[in-house]
Amino acid sequence: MTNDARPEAKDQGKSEHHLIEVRRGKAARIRERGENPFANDVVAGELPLTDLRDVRASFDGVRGEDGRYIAETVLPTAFRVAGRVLFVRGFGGMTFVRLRDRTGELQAVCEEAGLGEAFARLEDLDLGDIVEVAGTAMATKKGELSIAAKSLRVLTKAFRPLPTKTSFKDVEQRYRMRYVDLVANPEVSQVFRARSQIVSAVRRFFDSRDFLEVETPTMHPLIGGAVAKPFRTHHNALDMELFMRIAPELYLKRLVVGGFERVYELARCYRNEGISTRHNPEFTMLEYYQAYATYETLMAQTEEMMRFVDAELAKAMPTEHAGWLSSRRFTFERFERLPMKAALAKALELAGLPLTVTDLVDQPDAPIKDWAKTAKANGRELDWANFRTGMKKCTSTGERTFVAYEYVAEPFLTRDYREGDKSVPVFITDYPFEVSPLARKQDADGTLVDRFELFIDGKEVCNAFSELNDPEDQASRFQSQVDAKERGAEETMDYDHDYIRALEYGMPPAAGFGMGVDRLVMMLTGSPSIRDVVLFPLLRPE
RNA sequence: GGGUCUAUAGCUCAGUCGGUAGAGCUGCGGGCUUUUAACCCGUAGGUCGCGAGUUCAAGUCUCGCUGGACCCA
Repeated sequence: MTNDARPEAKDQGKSEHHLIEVRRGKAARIRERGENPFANDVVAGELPLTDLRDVRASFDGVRGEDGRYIAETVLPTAFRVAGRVLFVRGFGGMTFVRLRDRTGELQAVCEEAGLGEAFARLEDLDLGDIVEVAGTAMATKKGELSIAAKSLRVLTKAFRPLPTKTSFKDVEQRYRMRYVDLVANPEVSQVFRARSQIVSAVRRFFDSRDFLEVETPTMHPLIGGAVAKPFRTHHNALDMELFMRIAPELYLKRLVVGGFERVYELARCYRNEGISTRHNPEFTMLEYYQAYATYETLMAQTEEMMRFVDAELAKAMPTEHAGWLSSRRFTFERFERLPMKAALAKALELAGLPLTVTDLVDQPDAPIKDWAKTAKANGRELDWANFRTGMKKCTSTGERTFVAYEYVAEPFLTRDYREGDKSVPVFITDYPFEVSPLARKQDADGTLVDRFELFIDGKEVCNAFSELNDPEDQASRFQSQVDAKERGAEETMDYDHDYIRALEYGMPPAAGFGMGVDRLVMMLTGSPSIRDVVLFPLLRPE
């Protein structure tokens, strides 16, 4: 081995390591001067620390039409600011240092005249360092508001270089190191600010309607509230198997029994299923329950909520919202409502297919090729193979209607229901009872339940129904879930005896609602993947 | 689980017909007293995801594996 002879050259061969070593060396030099490269004494200064946004705001009055500042009108007011260094641009005897804090950006102008000996120490400054600058306001010849630095020191030395100019694009790296993503890609931090605004607006909407926000268990002894595969865990002291919640539904309805007639929860849920652009193993669901309401009450309320949340987002982030709005392919101006059977019939008609498709598609002699040809001629390509497989698994007419709707109608909702060049959100109503084990049957037609799902831009965002509060009906629905499990069904709910007991005490007539918060954020911010709206999505270990 | 694409410097990317590795940014050294992706000169930085195969010769062609992205289930 010859590398022992030239250890330094070997070190330099590892480029990233080299970059880090250079920065560690600068930190050491800062220490040698008696300063701390990880200082935490900014609060001690005589001048208070000012947010960069507020420095700018102080000079709003003298800003020109073009956004520039005129040197003579910017009074040399003293400020102390802090932030991350976005660039250091040396220009002979002066150096420009651009800072960013959570409120905005501002540059410091450094000259030997202002900084004295400290000017030479700028060589220890790197992109990404957190610094404190004290000085006086000024405007450059190009009209940029700046701080003429009288002092500048490193508060936090960044050992690793941040990506610059060329952005940080590797998708996996961005999710893995979100802290870098948030600094390097400003539009990413805008989406997460929007998420916060959206959640806050949702809370205001329900708080103002006299709903009570609650927190219910995320570790459940039984699988319930939805049809999904759960994560399993174990409680040692009780030696008890537990499931991470797949939905908060059954606990929230227990609270309705207890007299909390209007409750909601922003509930983190966990489902042990695949990962895709629309699925993360943990996600946030809004569920709310309202006594003395029906699914029709909730449909109207959903329209109001969507418009309210979007308007609040526009108020909070007008610039960003305008951008998102302009590329939106859907509108909230009008919502369509239509029963599932009608949606299916219309979709069949538009595809030029007979109504009998629903009955015959999984028969051995079904003329699939002809149907496929006809549908394609009408501009509709159906996933016939999966349609047939799905149908074969069905054990009731209700399930068949649902599967047919899923393959024939749902993929085309954005195309079939439009207002100008935008798609219209569609409420699909009147679901078969077989696919809705917790919903109330319709008084007029017991094969259907009072339920809707809302599709925005073709994606399912909400699911709601008038709640089943008849304990005997509920018991038989639980029983059929248990029977299905015995027949080999993979995803079923457990029989929840305590929930039946709760219903036996009497739950007022009520309606309940669930919404994927992550999906709503995707809609409103035009984000194509759920991983763009979840700060730390689940990834394979490094 | 199926399909398509993809992996080259710390970052963003070139690399033609198979001929032995390139640019910009970052870093380092120097110049420049109002920059805005500053600019100019110099310099450093690579096991071309991993493993086989074909070939005189593979970043490039073939096969397998692994990771990732997107679409479908």
